[in-house]
Amino acid sequence: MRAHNTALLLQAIWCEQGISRADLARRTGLSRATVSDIVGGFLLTGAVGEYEAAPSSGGRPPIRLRFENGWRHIIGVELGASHVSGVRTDLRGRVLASFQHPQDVAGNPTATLAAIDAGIRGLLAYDASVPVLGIGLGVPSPLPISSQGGLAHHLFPSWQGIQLATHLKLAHSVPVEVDNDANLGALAEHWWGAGRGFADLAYVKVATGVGAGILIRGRIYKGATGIAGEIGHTAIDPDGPRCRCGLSGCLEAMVGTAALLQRAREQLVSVQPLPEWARDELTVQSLIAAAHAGDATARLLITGAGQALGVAMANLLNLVNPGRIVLGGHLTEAGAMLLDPLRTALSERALWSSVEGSELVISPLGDQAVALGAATLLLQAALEDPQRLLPQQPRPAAPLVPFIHAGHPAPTFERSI
Amino acid sequence: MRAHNTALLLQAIWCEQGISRADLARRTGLSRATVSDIVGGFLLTGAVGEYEAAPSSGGRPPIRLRFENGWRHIIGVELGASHVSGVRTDLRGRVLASFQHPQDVAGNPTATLAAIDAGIRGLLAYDASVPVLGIGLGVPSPLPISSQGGLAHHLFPSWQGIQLATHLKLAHSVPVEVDNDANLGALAEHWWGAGRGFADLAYVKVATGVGAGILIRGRIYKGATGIAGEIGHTAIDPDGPRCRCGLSGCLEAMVGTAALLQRAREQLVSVQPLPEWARDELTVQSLIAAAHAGDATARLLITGAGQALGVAMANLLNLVNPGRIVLGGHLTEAGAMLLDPLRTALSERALWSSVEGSELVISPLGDQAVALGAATLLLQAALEDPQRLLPQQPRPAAPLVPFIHAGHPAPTFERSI
DNA sequence: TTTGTTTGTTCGACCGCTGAACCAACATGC
DNA sequence: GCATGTTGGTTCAGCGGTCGAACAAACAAA
Repeated sequence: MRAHNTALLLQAIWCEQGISRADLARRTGLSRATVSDIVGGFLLTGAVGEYEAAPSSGGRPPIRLRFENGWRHIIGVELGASHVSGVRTDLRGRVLASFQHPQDVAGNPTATLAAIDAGIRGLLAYDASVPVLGIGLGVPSPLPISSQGGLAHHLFPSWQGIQLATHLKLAHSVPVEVDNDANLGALAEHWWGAGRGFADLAYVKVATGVGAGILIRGRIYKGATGIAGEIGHTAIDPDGPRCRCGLSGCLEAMVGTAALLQRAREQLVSVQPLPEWARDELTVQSLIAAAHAGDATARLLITGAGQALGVAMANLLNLVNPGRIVLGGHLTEAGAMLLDPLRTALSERALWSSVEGSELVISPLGDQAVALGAATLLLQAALEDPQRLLPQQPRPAAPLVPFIHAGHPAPTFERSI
Repeated sequence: MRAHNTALLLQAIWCEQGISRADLARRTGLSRATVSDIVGGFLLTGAVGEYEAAPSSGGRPPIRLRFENGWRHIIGVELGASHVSGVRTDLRGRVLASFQHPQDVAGNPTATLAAIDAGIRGLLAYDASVPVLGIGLGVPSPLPISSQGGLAHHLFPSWQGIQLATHLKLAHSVPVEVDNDANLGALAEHWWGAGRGFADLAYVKVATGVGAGILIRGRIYKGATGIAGEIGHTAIDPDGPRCRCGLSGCLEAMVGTAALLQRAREQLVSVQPLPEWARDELTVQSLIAAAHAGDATARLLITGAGQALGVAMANLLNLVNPGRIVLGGHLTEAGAMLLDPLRTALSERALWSSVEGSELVISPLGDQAVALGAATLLLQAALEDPQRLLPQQPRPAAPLVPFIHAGHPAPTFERSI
């Protein structure tokens, strides 16, 4: 009960910067006495401070309480297909420091781990005076419950047996949380980006892999076995190219980075002379630049990708009905060239009431979304369980024994407290 | 706090028929004193009774507590496309009485309402000595939040302006809950059928309409605008027949009852002589019977439907990753003839890890699933908020004012208490 | 200066849970 | 039959936590 009210007040202070005790009491339904008591604890720890008084509305001026955003920091790390990056943020998702490092992730686990550790050490050293709440990590792989936190075998064969979370926890002595990159993108957009205010939302990341992160009631939804949101393997064209997952005509095999560049190369074979943009190594960025410059081949590839994405997202809209879909990944830099055919395909394939109730926007967080979401994982946990944030008193071990349904195999009740 | 513990104990007693106070204390983590106190209240109301003592395990024999399943009853009503039906159940989902009545629902709202009211009156009269908790109603229409509980205009134009819930509440003076039929099917399967033990599950109903009900963490998931689970409008064949929703090649336009029978008629035009089963009015049942009897045309239609369903369900698996998919509606009576091509399509179109982690089963509840789920809606509410179940003491009005995010547009926190 | 309003704190009261003690009802061993 | 041990349920004092009321603080308005 005390724990619950403590979390409630901390969240309220976090949300409403500069709220007074009296307003807190009104908003939470608690009495002013209780609010004063609990807030007093916050002031002692330093997590919350007192502003100057706000203007009076006819009586004693209220003392504005301030969540101390810089009281703790958080580290978020993104493991990409070809890079590792990381950020150090304050408790309001503001990036204070960051690193980015190209890296052959799938091929060289040892070097990758070294790069991550070096990056984290750098972020830790950035400001040793502020403790770090923990490290969040986003990985470009589904994380089935059965895999115990390891990367998927078929995508990262050489990573077999490596326990990322355990490694980071031991190496840096702070709490560590790991999740899928698209899930973290969704979380980041919900807290800091285009998803604010939408409890049910989806984030679709189009990069080397194509995946969706689904937020339901403001929380990452993982599904029964932990792999929900695998939009990348929606069947778009049964006669399409073979996908690395073993199926054919998957969305990822048509709009993923590798597939897109492969298609570009195939199309360019018959083009003579080879356009200038295609003489260097092909990248999604160069493809987009060429399309913006008017190159017909590049344009067609991107509008085609938009169409394919639209077909897959129509299913997402119909089935999950998110309040908003946020689109991330480098391909989104194509802008309207991608979005227009996408929206057309959407409106042709999804129920109008679903399309109407939803919005499709491009991620404002860009390529920091995943790392930011990784950090947010720890912020969310800390605000829901202030014990994580406030100075550690030894918690009484919860004596709760989980239900065992000996009799009627009963439905699931959510058990709070 | 007291309310929470009361609900916790009531749920535990409901789940574990015949549990003792001491076991309750161990299972819930509460003290035996508190358990005795709260259980005492249950005994006074009559919601819980005491069995004979159970065999001793060396000490004083425990008194087994029994949830009184027959203490209150619930009424669940299904509004179908061409019928209305209803059940009266006890608090363990056992059907005590039922009615079924053919009815042109879309065409004649007045007669339909009269039929529902008559059916409910019959169920109420079945046993006047046991109070009814309330009435649940399942409707064959999505219920967008914007529609305020009314049926969809484009499916039920003549129902415009009719407030079903309000009507039932006024007519029968009990609490009323309304939800989509597929959602209720999912709920029923979770509590009483093939979905027991699966917190994340989907129920797909193939009838006049085709819809999915999605349960997430044991609760009906409605999406941002209330229409999640619209699997019926997955695009299967862009060149396919036009659907009543305005799109083309929807699943519903290929495997819905009307579409299936229409296709049967088209195929039969070229068959001479007309097979015996096709001479009377076509129904899904007669089609299935013919297929089982070996008729090639009927067989092909059903396997085709299975394939189409498989394609759509592959998306469901990949995106939502339910622990189990339960299949309902009359078409399921085709059994393996439907399931085999469905499973084949699934394995060709869905990620293996998704298929592997999930099971596809046919609804054991059959055509009572929706009405049963409607009743379950009230049972679930009562077990989560025992105030609904126990004799009504005037509840103190909750003084909680909802958060208004005046400052930072913050993420959503779930607020319990 | 007076009056009224709003904020924040203090304090007694009360609600609800807990642990320990106690009684009740059995099994076991002699 | 009796003593002992064990387990179940109840009673009761104690305590953590919240609340309402009273009060002081700090302002605006008249």
